[in-house]
Amino acid sequence: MDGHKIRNMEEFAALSGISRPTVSKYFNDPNSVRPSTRKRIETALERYDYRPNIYAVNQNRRLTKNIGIVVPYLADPFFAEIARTIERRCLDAGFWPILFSAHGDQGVENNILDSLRSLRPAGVLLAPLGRASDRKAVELFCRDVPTVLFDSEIEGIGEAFVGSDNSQSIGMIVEYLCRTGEPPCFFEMPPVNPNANKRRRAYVQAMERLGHTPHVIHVNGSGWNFEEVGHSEGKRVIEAGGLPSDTLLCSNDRLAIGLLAAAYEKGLRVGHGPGCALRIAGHDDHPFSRYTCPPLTTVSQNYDAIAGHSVETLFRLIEAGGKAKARETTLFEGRLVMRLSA
Amino acid sequence: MDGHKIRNMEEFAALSGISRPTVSKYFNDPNSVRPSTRKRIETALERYDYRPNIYAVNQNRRLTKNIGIVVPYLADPFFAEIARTIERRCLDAGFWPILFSAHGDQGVENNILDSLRSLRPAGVLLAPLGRASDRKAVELFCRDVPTVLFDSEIEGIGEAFVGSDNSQSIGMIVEYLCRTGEPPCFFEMPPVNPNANKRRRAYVQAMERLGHTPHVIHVNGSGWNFEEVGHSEGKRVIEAGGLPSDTLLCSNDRLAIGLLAAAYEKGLRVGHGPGCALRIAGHDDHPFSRYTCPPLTTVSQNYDAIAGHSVETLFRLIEAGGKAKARETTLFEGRLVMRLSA
DNA sequence: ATCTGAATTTGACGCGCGTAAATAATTAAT
DNA sequence: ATTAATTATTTACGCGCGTCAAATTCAGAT
Repeated sequence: MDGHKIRNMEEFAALSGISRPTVSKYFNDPNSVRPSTRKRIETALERYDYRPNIYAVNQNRRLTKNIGIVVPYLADPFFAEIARTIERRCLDAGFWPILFSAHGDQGVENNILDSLRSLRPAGVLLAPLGRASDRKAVELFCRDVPTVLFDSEIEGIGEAFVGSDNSQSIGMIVEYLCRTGEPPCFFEMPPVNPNANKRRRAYVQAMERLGHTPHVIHVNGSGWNFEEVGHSEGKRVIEAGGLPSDTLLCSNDRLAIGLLAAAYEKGLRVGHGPGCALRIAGHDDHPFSRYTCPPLTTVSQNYDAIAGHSVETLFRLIEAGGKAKARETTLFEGRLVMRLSA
Repeated sequence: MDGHKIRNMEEFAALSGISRPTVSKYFNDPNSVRPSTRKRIETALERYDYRPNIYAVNQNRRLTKNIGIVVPYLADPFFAEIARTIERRCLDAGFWPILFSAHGDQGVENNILDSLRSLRPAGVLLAPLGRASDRKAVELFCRDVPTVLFDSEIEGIGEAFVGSDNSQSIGMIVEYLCRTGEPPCFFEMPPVNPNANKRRRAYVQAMERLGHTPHVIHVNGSGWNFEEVGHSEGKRVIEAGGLPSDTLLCSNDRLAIGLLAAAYEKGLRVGHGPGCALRIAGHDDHPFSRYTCPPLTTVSQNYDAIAGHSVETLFRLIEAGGKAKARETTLFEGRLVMRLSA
């Protein structure tokens, strides 16, 4: 590394003995220049430590190398995990991932879309808030920017959707619970997104298929504080007495975590062993659910597959010019994770 | 909103009947133009929906309005929470927060610093990895970019540090534990950052001050999977038998969560009531620790204060031109959160 | 040595905006 | 109405790079 800083590409090109347009071409695609000149540029690169000015680059490129990642709630480790995986893959493919969280708020989500628009990203991976989303705003956004939706579906919006097969996963755990004890009742999550309703319906269908009467416990409470909802509503339900079943299937793990706390507080022993008053199961295989007491029986979502397939779909979309021939929906199956809670 | 899109500031200025330089001035500071012209611009803004091209703006400004936020591990809800608070405050102050997570990896952290450098941010709020940080790289970075460190201290680096007063908080909970039962032994976290060592030392000092013999339980394991470390090491320690005390103070809540799982698995009842074999306490007041079974007694870090003061310090720093007269360190006290686990 | 297609160089223009200096218009106070 | 101070406009240049057309050089094969 030499002493003085390089100011611009002009200067770097001069120092490496190559013309600026060729250097520019190199940075757009190192393979587009002759191997010998590529070597010379890379040698100079080591000595002078130069990087093109991103702002100038992005101003002049029709499309940037940015990829927007939008999640509804980053304080949920599920989204933190999935965002991490997506980031990694974008970087590996030579893109610049930019992460946003709507923090459960429609206004914030809309602002993010606005910001994103002016960033002119090559594409966007969007896990929308769901019910709280401004459908019109999201739709307009998707018209301008190549977007793949994931986790939470909004019918007809975006070029593709990647998520998990709630019908399969809920069906599977319902069947498991029925085989191993009392048929479960369903502890619903606040209907923040379509997954809430899909899971409820999947539960009802599975129960009816198996010849049992479904019981859905509706919860009061909204927003993304699922643990709190699970806890307060769990206490309410337990205190009220008369649960239709000793087995509770929760719409997601965070709800189950809150419910476990409520059961503990009420002195109800949870588990599938003898002496247990309650079985509790969740959905998602949240990063912390293996450390609950007792560890949570749940269905794991295929994080890697969802993240990976979302990204690949977006890359294909970008290469195809931003418009897909048809909107494709991909659902990944869940995997039963048997632990001690049910 | 009129039909056709505005291409640039020139066009927008023409349509609103104002000269471009004045419009430019407006966007830099709406109050820097006469109220009457401001009105005219804002009226036009409603009709035409124009936004300056960020890339062009950032290329020409000496300093951008970007603020980098770097955390070591975003899948930890503690950092997700604090990042959220910081983001909000930056936006309110008219800045563009850009969030990065090092995902516990030195290479990633270094790449982030590199990217950040070329983003020419007005300032950076950095919670470094700690021990895993490339000290030299961070130091060089801080020389070029106004940076406030938070959460994890690196002596002498950055223009300021904001964190929690481990000595106070650990001292307080040690004293509480001693007053209410057996003096605790200390379940150490993997020494990923200085907080690990500071907390251990604070524990030892507090115990000696109170006339007790400190016992530190060293853990094997590294990285940021604290729950896993707490769980596996907890099982190991319990199986080995001969714990020096029935009270365990964990270096942080995530470790305690893992330890709670281990105790549960081993059939040890945790809590401060009768019939309990173990008391477990944590540190941080992790968002989930009120939902553990039993709920975790811990020390809450003052998230808001740490986030708020970090941001304010950075803003002052930016206004002062990026260099502080002296490096100031601010530590916030923790608050004892008594729950059922100890 | 000659040819050919590909790679490179040269020169020039454009992107959208910040900013500075000089000039003109507006405001407020005398 | 006159003056001084503030605010706008005009004009012009610069930022760092993408990209295009034309001219040139290159590598490899004949």
